[in-house]
Amino acid sequence: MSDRLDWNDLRERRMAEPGAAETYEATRIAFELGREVRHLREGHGWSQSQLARAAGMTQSAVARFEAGGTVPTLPVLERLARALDRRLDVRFTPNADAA
Amino acid sequence: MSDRLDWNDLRERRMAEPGAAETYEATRIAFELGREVRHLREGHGWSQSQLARAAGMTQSAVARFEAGGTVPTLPVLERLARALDRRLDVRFTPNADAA
DNA sequence: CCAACCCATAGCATCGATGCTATGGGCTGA
DNA sequence: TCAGCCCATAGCATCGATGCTATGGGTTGG
Repeated sequence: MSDRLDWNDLRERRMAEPGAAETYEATRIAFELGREVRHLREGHGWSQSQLARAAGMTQSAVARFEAGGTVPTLPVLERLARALDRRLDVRFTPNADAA
Repeated sequence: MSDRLDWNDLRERRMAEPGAAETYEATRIAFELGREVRHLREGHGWSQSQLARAAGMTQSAVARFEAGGTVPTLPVLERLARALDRRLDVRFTPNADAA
């Protein structure tokens, strides 16, 4: 697996920035969402292009998102969810204080 | 309650745009998140200014968000969650097809 | 070998969210 | 009445996500 994506660098750098605890979290969430979408997409047996079309975006956008290249916005997540026949769920859950 | 906020117009207009089914959803989510934050904030007995400080933003940003004036980004949601001692939870849930 | 598909990236334009400052109106208590 | 707090909004600068097009390398099947 190519570990040499620029976005990996970008992400790591972003997560290492001082006082970026929250951005860190958001970046991590983005990363995991990307993985999940990729998983779902492959589950559907779709290519990035196909998902892109279904979600009203381009293949490059899908690739960027799956790679965790950017922190996605809610509208984009919503469109992806629809395309993948899911429901986007965003909520504030009680903090289990799992420190 | 003042029903005459500009953002209410904005939001309604946004939700009425053609082919904006997804944006509609995102806008709705934003609206509900805003309400929830307001609820949580009041639960803490905080003013918008106090929450703003705790979340590293300004009172105007909090007001805008609570009013559903914009669709928030994940980093912002993350910061608010932290300030309110919650965990931000974003996921793709199976579609119950609750149509 | 070549065509055809896959995915990863780059570069750039644009749109929209956020940060900021500044008001303004409402309410309350001195 | 006025100071002091609340919240709602406006206006503007900036940053970052998205949309788009174009490659480029990898793989596979003809």
